[in-house]
Amino acid sequence: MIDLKQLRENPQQFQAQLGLRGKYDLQPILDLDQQQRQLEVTRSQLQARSNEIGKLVGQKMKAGGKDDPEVQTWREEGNQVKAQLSELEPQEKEIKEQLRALLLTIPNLPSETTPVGKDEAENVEIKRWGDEYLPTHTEILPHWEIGEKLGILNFERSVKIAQSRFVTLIGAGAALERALIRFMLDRQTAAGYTEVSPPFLANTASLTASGQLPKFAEESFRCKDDDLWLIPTAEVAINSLHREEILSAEELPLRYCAYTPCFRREAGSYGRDTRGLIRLHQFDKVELFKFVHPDTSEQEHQTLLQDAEAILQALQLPYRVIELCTGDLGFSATKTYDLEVWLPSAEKYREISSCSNCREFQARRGDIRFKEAGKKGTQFVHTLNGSGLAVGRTMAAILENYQQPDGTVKVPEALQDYLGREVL
RNA sequence: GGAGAGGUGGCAGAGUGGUCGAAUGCGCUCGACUUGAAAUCGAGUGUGGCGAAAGUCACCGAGGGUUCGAAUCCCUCCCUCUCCGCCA
Repeated sequence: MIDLKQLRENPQQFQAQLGLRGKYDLQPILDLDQQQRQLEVTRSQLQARSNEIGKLVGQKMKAGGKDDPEVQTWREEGNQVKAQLSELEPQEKEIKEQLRALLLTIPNLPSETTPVGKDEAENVEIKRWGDEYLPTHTEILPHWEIGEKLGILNFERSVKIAQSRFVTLIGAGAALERALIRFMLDRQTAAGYTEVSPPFLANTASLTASGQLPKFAEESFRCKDDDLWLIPTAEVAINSLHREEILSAEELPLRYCAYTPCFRREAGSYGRDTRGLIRLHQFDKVELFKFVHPDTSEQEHQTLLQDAEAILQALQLPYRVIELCTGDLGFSATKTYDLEVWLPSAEKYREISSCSNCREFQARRGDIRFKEAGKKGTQFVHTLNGSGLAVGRTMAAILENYQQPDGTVKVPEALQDYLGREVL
């Protein structure tokens, strides 16, 4: 959530920065804010008088002046004040709710360093890695074909169990996934992240805090009877690990990694990536998440990116790093680097990790603050998240990049001990 | 699912209609004493809104009600804990 107080002070600047992302009108928010504050002044004056009357009556009663005519006068005034309040209070509440509802739909402001652009075509490539590991032969089957040939992926039968866009991993496929999860978690915990295994269902407040709700409700699976949603990413769960808490500055940064499945409805993506592991309703991911002091968040963003890259490097998978432009930024992010892995069958780089700094955006929505010893008041933490990595897409990349001319797939060296074999 | 108990400040725990944002203890901060520390003593110590400030308002799980006045009484909901049942 953007900072209402700052918006009030620099509306033009906010409007301009948001304009880099798309079309957003902040005027209704400013108007409601104005109204709300006017009502608040009047209301609190009335409440002050009401409190005063209460005290006066109390004093008189204690002094034994129960039947004092003054008491009767105060009671009448008290009733009048109450009548006025009962008109104002619902008005103010209504306006506050409208205001919050509007604020929740405004995305984060792009950072000062985010490249300006209108859509993904204007994202900026900042690095390529691993050209020497690009496959040299040209007869590479798409991962779903090789996977089905090897009997380790099954899409057809998954439709029986669930529907399309699900996969069942079989034999070495299932083992490969398990090996990847362990490998990633081992690496990330060694890099200083605390492993957590959170609930895979989260409530509305959690999805709202991370920015998933209210705008993207149609993207998540919902358990309607329970105010619970299947998490679309572990980010939702870990963000709420410290929701409504006041941390102490000394315990920052908090760095977490978590393996979870992720559930997405992929509404509106009909016809895109219909085959394979790229776009499923359920996929596994090892997520990195940090709660940090604002002073360190840029630096922590860089190291988060490196920690995600380290997995691709260890697996010797060619990738590139791009920085998203203002028009392609996710709702909660102020700055985002995507890692894209090479998929030879498509001759394309495909997103395998997205590393974002959300600054105070999620912390404000989730009321996650910290206190510095000796300093007055509290500040919002900065939150950062990134995949380290998406497991399904990593499997796809391995099945393609490690495919050999004889139709087998070599197991990346770093995984051989985890899997207990060298070839699939 | 059945029965019961309970939700108060960082924690523990009082408060059952009146000046209570809330006793007391612990913790924490500062100061005194001490060669240093412990112990002891003194002072301070929640969050948020509005306001330049003084200040003022709100918050005792959430929402509503009674009252001049609610942490305290009434209603609804949520959550936690204990026991029983069921179950991985």
